[in-house]
Amino acid sequence: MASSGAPFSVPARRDTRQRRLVYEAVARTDSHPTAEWVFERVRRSMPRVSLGTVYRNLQLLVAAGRLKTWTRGRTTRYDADVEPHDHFVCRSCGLLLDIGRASGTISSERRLRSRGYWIETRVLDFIGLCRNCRSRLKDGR
Amino acid sequence: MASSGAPFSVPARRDTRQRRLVYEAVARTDSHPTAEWVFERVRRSMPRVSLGTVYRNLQLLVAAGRLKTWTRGRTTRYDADVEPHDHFVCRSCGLLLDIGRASGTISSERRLRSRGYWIETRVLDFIGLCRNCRSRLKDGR
DNA sequence: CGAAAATTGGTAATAGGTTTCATTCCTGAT
DNA sequence: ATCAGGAATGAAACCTATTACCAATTTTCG
Repeated sequence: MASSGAPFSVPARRDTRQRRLVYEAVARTDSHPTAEWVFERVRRSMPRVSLGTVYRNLQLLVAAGRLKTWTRGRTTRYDADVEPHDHFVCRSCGLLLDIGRASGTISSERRLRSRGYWIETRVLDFIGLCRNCRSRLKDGR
Repeated sequence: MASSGAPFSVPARRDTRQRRLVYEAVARTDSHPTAEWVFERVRRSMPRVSLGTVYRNLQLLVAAGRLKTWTRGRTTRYDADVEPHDHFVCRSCGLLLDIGRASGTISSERRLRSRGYWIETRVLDFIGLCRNCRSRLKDGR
């Protein structure tokens, strides 16, 4: 699994305030924010920061193994928890909940491996309704 | 399971040549094509078709339950197999392989349910290298 | 057939993200 | 502490995938 040790090809990393703020914005929430959200958050302590800088740093932090992305449809969200884990997604409010990666191998994984496929990671998302949305939608909306 | 029977909110569907061609383009391949690919394909038998029409029809066919989308990063791909199934994705060549949905429940699913979450579907993708890319990359590229 | 409504092609507009470039900022060596 | 050189930044232009708009065509159905 890609660690944070910088490989050769990666350009030297400098320690800038905007980079630190971008990382912290993601790390200090469990909401798996979007780039836009991070931008607004960083702006609070650094009003002249540019959106491009936020995107560049998110990208760099992902390449450095300090952040992970999660993407569905047109939205990309960022996560400072880089350990492998699965998700529950509420299709109504967009809640993205981390769930531990419990059992080891899924049967189909074993089958793929035996057929010669090399598996590096998996993405497992459960999609449905969170408790709030479930009860909210049960009544008259 | 969402069938092709049109619900109330969906506007009446007419049977147009372009709609048929869009569906067939997706149904006659197992490559999970992109909208652009479908456009090029439909164009062969209908050179004046517009990209917008292709997008609209893909959207309509998805809403009607006749197609499914699969999305990762910035690419959306379409699939005429609407039964639930999982995928293997080659991170090198982009191969998207259908794999049957084998065993029933994954342990974390049971746990989520018991905590009050309502699960409607799941997305399970294994990501790695297909046989070709694996052996190709093993040598000197 | 003929009218009403869905659909289309062509094109403009968006959303989300990336690139460019002149300027500013870090860092490691002095 | 200073300084040179490469990174990183802000601002704005640019891209790509997708959607919206609208006048002109098709379908459908009585």
